[in-house]
Amino acid sequence: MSATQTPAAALHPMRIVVQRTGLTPDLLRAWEKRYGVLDPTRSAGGQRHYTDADVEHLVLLTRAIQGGRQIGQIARLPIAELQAMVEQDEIAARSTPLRTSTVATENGDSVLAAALAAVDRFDGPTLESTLRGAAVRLSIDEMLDGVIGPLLFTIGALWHQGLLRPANEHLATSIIRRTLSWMTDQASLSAGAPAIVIATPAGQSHEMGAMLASAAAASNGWRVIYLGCDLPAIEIANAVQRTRATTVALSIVYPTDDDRLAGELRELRAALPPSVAIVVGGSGSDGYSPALREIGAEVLMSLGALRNWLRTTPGAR
Amino acid sequence: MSATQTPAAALHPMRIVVQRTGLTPDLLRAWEKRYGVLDPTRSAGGQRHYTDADVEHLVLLTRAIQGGRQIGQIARLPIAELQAMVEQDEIAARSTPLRTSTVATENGDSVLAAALAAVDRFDGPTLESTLRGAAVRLSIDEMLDGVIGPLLFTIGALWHQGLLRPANEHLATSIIRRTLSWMTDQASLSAGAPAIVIATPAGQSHEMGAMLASAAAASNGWRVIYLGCDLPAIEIANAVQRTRATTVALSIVYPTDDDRLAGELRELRAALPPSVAIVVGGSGSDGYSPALREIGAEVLMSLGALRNWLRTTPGAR
DNA sequence: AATATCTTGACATGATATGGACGCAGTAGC
DNA sequence: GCTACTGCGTCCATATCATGTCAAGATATT
Repeated sequence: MSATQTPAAALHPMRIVVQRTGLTPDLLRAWEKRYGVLDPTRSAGGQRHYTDADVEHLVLLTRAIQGGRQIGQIARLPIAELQAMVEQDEIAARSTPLRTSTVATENGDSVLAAALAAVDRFDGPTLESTLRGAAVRLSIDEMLDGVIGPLLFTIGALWHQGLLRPANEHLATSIIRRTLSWMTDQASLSAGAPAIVIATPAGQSHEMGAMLASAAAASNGWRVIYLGCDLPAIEIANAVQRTRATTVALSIVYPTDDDRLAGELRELRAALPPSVAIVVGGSGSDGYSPALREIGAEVLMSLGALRNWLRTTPGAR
Repeated sequence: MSATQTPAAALHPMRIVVQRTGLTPDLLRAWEKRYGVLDPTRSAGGQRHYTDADVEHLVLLTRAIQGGRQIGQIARLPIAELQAMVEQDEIAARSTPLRTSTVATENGDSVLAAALAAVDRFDGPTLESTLRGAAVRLSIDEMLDGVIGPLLFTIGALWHQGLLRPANEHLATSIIRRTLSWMTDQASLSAGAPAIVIATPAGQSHEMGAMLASAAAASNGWRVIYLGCDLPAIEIANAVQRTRATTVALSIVYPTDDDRLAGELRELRAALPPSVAIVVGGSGSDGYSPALREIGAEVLMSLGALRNWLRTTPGAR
C-alpha cells in the first residue's frame, strides 16, 4: 500500500518464509523455476531473500490453489488480479449449491454447501447440527481446512459485498464459535501436554482466527487456554503465569494500524519470562512487523504454518 | 450472479467446472465430442481450460435439461436463445404445479414402506437415498402428503407405543429434516416472490410441522425464511422486518398449555406491522384459541389448508 | 564444523485425456 | 406385445499431464 519508510525493507531467508506460509522450500523453488513465481533478490552467495509482500503473495496463491486453481495458471497473475480472483472464487465456489444429482458425498464440500445454505436461510439449528455432524465424521484438520475456514472466508466475503445481511453473519458467527469451542473441548489432552495461551490483544475484536488456532492447537495435543478477544497484555501474562503455558498465540486481524498495539506487544514481552514463545498470526499482522520483530515473535500466516510450528516445537521450557 | 466480468484471464481447470456445475468430467467430454458443446482452450499438454462464460453456459444447459430439454437439441444454441428458453421453461413449469407427466407408477406407498423399513433397520443412508430419490420423482406436494407426512405420523405412533427405539426416531428425524430442508432449497424462486417467515414460537420444540410448511410454501413459489424452533417473538419479528416478509407461519404442537405462549403471540402481533399476516398450524393450536383469535391469526389445520391459503393470498402488502 | 540453502534431475501421485463399450429409457416398426 | 433403433449418461483401460516431493552433491552462512 503506502511506500514503506524503512529504506531497507526487511528481507527474510527461506526458513522464515517456510515458517510463515507452511509451504516447503522445495515447493517454493519449484514454483519459481517452473512457473516464475516470485523472483526474490539473492544474497552475494545466491541465497533467496524474500520481502513481506512476497510472503503475502504466497499466501494468496495458496488460497487460490485451495480454491481449485492450478499453480501453472495463476503463477504470473498480477497481485491485484489474484486478489480479486481469490475473492470471487471463494464466493462463486460456494454459492452454487444449486446442483441436484449428488446424493450424499461425505466430503467437506457437501457439508460446506449445506452449511452455507443454512446460513443463507437463517437456519441456525440446521447449521449447528450440520457442523456438529461433520465434526464427528471428519478429522479436526479436515474440519478446519475444509469446512470452517472456507465457511468463514465465504461469509466474510459475502458480507463484504453486501450479499449477506449482518443478521446472517451474526447467526453464523455465534454458531461457529460454539462449534469451535466444542471441538476444542473434544480434543482430549495427555498428561504432559504443553500449554498454550491463545487470545486476541487489546483493541482486536475479531476472535475467529484465535478460535481456529485453538482448535488446531488442541488437535495437535496442546492444552489450550483460550482467553477470548480484546485482552490487555497484563491479563495475558497473568494467564500464562498461572497456567505455566510455554507459548502465547495472538491473532491480529483488524485494525491494522492501532498505535497502542505495538505498546501492548512490548508490554506483553516484558511481562513474560523469556522462555515463553510468542507466535502471531492473522492477516493484520503485517502492519506491525517492526514491533513483532522487536519482541521476537514468530509470524505464521496460515493455519498450516501454525500446525507446523506446533508440531516442531516441543513446548518444553 | 453479478455481471462483473473481470478481464482477469485465469482459466478454470476441469475440477472447478465440475464443482460448480455438478456435471461429471465424462459428461462434459461427451458433450464436447458428440454435440460440440464448448470448445475450451487447451493447455500445452492438452488439458481443458474453461472460462467463466463457459461455466455459465454449462449452468444454463443444465437448467434447460432440468426443464426437460435434450442436450442434442440445445447444444448449439446461442447463449441468448438458450437463456430465453430456460426462462420460458421455468416459468411454464412453475405455473403448472399440477402433476401431469410423471407416471404414477411410483406412488408414495412403496416409498413409504421402503423408508419405514430403513428406519427399522437403522439404515440411514438407505433412508436418505430413498427419500431423495422419491423427492426427485414425485412432486413436492405428493412427497409431503404421501411420504413425509405419513412417515412422521407412523414413526410418532410407533415411538409412542414403544415399538421404536429413541435412536431410530432420532435417526429418522434428522434425515427427514435434512431432506425437507433440501426440498425447500430445490424450489427455485422467482424474483418477486412473496416472503414468509416460518418458525416455532418460544417453548415449542417440535419443528417438523414447521419444516413441512416450509417445503409446501417453497413449492408454491414463496420465498421461505425458516427460522427453526423455539424462537422468541422478538426474533421472529426481527426476521420479518429484515426480510420484508408478508406472512409469518407458526407451528404449535406441544406443549398445548404453555402459559407463556399466549404472551409470546401477543408480543409478536404487537411487534409486527398490521399488514403482516400470521397463520398458525399444528395439532397444538387448539389449546390457544383465545389468544389466536385475539391476534387475528389464521388457523390452518392441515397442509392442504395451508396450500390453499398460500395460493389464494397474493402476499402483496 | 554444523547447518542451511542451492541446483539438478528423478520420481510418485492424483487429475485428465482418449477411444470405446455398456446400459437404460423412450420410440418406432412389425 | 415384441424387437430393434436411437439418444444419452456412465464406465473402463490405458496413456499423459501437472505438480508436489525427494535425493545427491555443491556451496553459503553462522
